[in-house]
Amino acid sequence: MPYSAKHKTDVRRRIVEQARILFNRDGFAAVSIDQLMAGVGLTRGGFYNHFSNKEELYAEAVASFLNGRGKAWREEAGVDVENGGPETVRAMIDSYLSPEHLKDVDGQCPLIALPSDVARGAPEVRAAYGSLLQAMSWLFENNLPKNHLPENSPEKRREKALALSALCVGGMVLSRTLDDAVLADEIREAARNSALNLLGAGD
Amino acid sequence: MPYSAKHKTDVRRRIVEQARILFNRDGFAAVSIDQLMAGVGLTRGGFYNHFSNKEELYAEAVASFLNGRGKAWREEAGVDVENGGPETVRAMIDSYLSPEHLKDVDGQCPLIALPSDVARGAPEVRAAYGSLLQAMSWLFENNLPKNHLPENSPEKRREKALALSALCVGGMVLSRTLDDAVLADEIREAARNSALNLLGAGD
DNA sequence: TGTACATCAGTGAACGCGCGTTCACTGATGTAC
DNA sequence: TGTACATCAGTGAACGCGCGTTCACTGATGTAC
Repeated sequence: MPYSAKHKTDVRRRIVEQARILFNRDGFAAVSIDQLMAGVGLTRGGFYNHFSNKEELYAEAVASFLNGRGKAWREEAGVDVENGGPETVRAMIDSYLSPEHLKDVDGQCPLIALPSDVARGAPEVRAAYGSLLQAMSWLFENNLPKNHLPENSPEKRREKALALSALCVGGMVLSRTLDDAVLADEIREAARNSALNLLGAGD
Repeated sequence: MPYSAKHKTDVRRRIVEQARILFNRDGFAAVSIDQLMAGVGLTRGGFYNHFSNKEELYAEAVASFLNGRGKAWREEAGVDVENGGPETVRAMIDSYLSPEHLKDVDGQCPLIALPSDVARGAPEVRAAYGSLLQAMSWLFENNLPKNHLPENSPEKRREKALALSALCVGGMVLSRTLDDAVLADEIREAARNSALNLLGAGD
């Protein structure tokens, strides 16, 4: 068998990685197969040895964030996914709504870069986007303070987790879209402070 | 002078109106000049009697929301823009994060429908998007409770106004992108409750 | 009131372009002997 | 160890398509007389 199985897997992974970066930067439609494959050091025709069409890659690129770039990013930020408690949530918010994340266009969370793109995409991409959001929300929900105060009931924790997700993504989406860098940073910071306050409210 | 000045103004307005609807529905790139002009009852070539290119229309369509569809919508919702006080903010949040707004794809606020589209658009569109956001945030800021409690200082009011904007837009953006209608509605409702709580916190 | 005219909004064929995808071909690689 | 071979990842020209934009033309309309 020519070319090891590993070779094919590796190339496929590099295509997905490059796609995640380019889609984050320019959106799905604006990235051409030519440009994508050139970024991997290959030519256009080879793409179809790995994917049956561009939409299939889109779903995979979005899904790849959680255990790829996103994982590395959580580790840097000291976000302990399992059983971390409120400090984990705090670290997550702090780092998601950080100036560094705002600057990192290529490496950012796809929830921020692609919502309107995805909303009009194929069901597969939408499913991938949904899974990413659920993972984020689950991380919040599972690590919020658990005690017998009424504001920490399971229902309230879930509501808080979803609101925190909306605040994290919404703050970054608006911040990214604005031309005015000062206002952009003000929004990011306001969202961060409010999210941290909301988190602290149930201690 | 053939055709009254009013005729031209009217046609232009109809194009902008149709564009706002179609961009909300399908995004900027996916709407063709053909489709747009057909929606107004005209043919493609005529477009360039009114606009010099498609990007110019984009900026105008986004900007048109504030005093067009958005104004009608604020009036229905009982949002008094000037000097309304906290009740105005409450009405705004309640209506922005309502199931009706979520269902109204065509008439929705462009801040929700187009963030990733706009972020990669021409400076003119980005400026229009920024103005819309500033108008929203200003409405919040100007009508939040004013008293001498430290949590109602001008700085805190501004921060709260920006966070409320992020929560409103973020909640709707995520809700719109999700396939799972139950989860979508849960997020919308969580964002609404949290925004209303945040508003009430300084009474 | 009626008519000739000038204007310019609207028409639709045509152009150029870039894209996603296909396909016949090439050549690098692992295997069999 | 060396060599012939089979496989299939990679190549790049070509295709078909839809788009934004242009442009020579048409015809509806307000005005001048």
